[in-house]
Amino acid sequence: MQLNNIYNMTNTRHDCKKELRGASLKVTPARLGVLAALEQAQTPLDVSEIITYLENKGIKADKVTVFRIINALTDKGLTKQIQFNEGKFRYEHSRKADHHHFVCERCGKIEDVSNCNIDEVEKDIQKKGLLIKRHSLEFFGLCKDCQS
Amino acid sequence: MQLNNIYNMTNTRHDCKKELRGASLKVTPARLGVLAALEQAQTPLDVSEIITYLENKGIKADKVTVFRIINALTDKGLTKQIQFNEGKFRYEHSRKADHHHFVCERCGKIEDVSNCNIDEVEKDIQKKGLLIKRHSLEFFGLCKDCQS
DNA sequence: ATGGTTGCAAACACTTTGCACATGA
DNA sequence: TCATGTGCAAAGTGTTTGCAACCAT
Repeated sequence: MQLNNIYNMTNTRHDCKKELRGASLKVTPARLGVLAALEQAQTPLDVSEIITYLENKGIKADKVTVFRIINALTDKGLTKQIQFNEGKFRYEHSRKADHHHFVCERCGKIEDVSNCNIDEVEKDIQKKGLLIKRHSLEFFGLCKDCQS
Repeated sequence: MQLNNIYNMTNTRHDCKKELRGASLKVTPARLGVLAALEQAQTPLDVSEIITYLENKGIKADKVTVFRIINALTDKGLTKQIQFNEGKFRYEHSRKADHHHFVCERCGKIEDVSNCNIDEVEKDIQKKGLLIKRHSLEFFGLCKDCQS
């Protein structure tokens, strides 16, 4: 398992480098770290969470730098910016963005929700002449632990 | 038509008063104005837009006051707070909240989208033990005018 | 070598808080 | 009258910008 872990890490770092180069962004420790953070996260991260991740990995990066990095990544389409009515942005890797989220209104926990089928709805809307490029769908309520 | 308009306005003011009293909130010009703004708006409004509406109606209200008012209204369930990835909140009257929105990524125009059917999806999710109280669904893309 | 990247300070936008004064019931 | 609502100033978040120093290619 140890070996397996190391292998995965290496793989991830390699992929991240490829992703950055593909977007004509220079490869830097901070960028690799941000990309890895979003790659490994179970839920969308906000900037503070990304910075915490970087710190734990021994990567020092200013908050401003992280903002600039995620903006660049989002511009290039590598990551996606989303909001859960918290008054701040969260980010997730585009490769993970084909699902939706459930947000617990009490504890703030975020859970993934499997891909849903709103293609028909989209088709209906497109008839009005609107060109839909993406949608965001989030559910709010109480998670298992917070219902008691 | 003129008469009809006046009649509607009066009606609206009357309804707003009832709504406020029902929520045990005192009736004040600013509160009536905010409620009327959201009542008559075609799309969800942000705080600046609400203030502009109030100014046009001759109602003077500080930005802070408007924030406090919409927070009170939202706490009481009279209004709903939503976000379109703009980095700020928008608000709409709860009575109008049974639909979704299309946001043009180029000109920012917001259009209503008729009620969609995601009840099945919700049922599916509830099976996991999550209690869904509400959801938010927004579509992003290019409106008719911005596709050229 | 050099253009893209970063850190730091400062600015900005949106939202909240504290407190004295004003107002609705 | 008296709890509640409001205005103003100030502070709190989250995010962006300017500029000099730094570093990846």
